[in-house]
Amino acid sequence: MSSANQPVQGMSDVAAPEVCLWQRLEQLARETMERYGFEELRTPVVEFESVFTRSLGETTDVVQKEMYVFEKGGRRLCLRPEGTAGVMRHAAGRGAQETDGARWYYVGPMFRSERPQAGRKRQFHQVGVECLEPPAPRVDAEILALQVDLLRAWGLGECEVRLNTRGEIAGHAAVAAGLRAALAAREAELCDDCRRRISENVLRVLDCKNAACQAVVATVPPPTVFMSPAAREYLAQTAAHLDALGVKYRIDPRLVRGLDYYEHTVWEIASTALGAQNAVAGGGRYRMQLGGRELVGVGFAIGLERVVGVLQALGRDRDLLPPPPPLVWLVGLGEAALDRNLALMQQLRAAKIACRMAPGGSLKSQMRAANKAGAAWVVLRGEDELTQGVAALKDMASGEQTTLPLDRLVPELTARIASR
RNA sequence: GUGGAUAUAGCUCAACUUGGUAGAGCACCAGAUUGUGGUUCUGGCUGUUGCGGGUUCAAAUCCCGUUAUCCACCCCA
Repeated sequence: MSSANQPVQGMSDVAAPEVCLWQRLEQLARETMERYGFEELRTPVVEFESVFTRSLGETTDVVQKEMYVFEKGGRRLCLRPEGTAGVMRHAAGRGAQETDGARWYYVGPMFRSERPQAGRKRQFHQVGVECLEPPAPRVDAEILALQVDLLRAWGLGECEVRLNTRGEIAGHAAVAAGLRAALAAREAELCDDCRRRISENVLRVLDCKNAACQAVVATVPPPTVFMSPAAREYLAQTAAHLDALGVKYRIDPRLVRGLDYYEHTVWEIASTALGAQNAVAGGGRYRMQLGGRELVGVGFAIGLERVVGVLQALGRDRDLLPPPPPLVWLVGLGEAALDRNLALMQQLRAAKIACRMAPGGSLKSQMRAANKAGAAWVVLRGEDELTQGVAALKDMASGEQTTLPLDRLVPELTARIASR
């Protein structure tokens, strides 16, 4: 357990059997998102720092203190802290006619240099989508419906969807000013953090966990009051579409999404099965300037570590694990048999049969290895079998053993695998 | 970035308070009459006590530093 053998802080290896769960989650996600007309887009993990500073906002925590930034060849580069900006950078580079109406999804690692904690890693993994269709409540509702659909496909159980609007980006300053004015008179009642937030990030006062702050917030007008009628109407229409689709949600005027590029519809999905970091997924509509283009879209991201955490907390992770493919174990007695088994394995594999063997050892130890690996059948050959051109085939579950000619082995195993 | 807790065999943990040869269960390995796994029985292996320093005749144990993990804050998926 020396530190040289450990991964970097906040980053971890994923080994079997948990990695099988990850594969299954990704497979279900791809199937679901492709059913909604999304195509995969793979963007680099490394981007120019400016891709994020200009879209997420210079003052956001993610940009200010959580990015892995480094310099290479005089360029300021970074590991991507989220998925949307890189996808938009791709879109900006391809021109409007080609990317308008695009539906992309991504799966991959993101990096934020935060203090690790339950449900939070420095390298974490997200699946997300971005939809560049013209803005409409119908689109936002469809995207949120997809996200809920996906969480259901994973068997996540009850999750709470909180929905809100941030209004148009052009109106953000007016909302902030309105809230500041409303909170100024009550500043003395707020916690230290919130007094700081009033000037730095007013919206964050709304979702402070401090009870005293919540008491103040309850008496302050909700942010929607300071938005345009059109913004309120957009939210109402989106909600109506969600009702029609049977998607359950709760409008929460205090819901805040931190990144600057959000406008109009925003939402967050939480599970009660988790600890403090209970947000499993989030999403929203956004607008950003990149590469001389203005990009408008709607998307979501889901934290895979947290999905795994919920499934484990609910004891549902095993339900998603596919049964392992049946394995054949070859046992050989003596050097000659072991050599011949090495060649036989390649014949089995050519017939799409999964197989392994031990490099040597006693019959007992080879059988033990077969059992430990969970082999369904053992193919055993010693000197007798080699001279007679046969092999012993043992069913590990029942213990039954038969001897058959070598050329019958592949058909017999194929038939047994098919009938499992 | 801030605060609290923790670090002992491959795994889960004991021994620490009150310094005196580091232990259990599981796992692993080998046997139980000739070439057969799982259950059982018998035997065996396993550690620079995270790392570095200090105090002491003597440190897993007390002190300092460091690294990592866990939990929470901040923030976010």
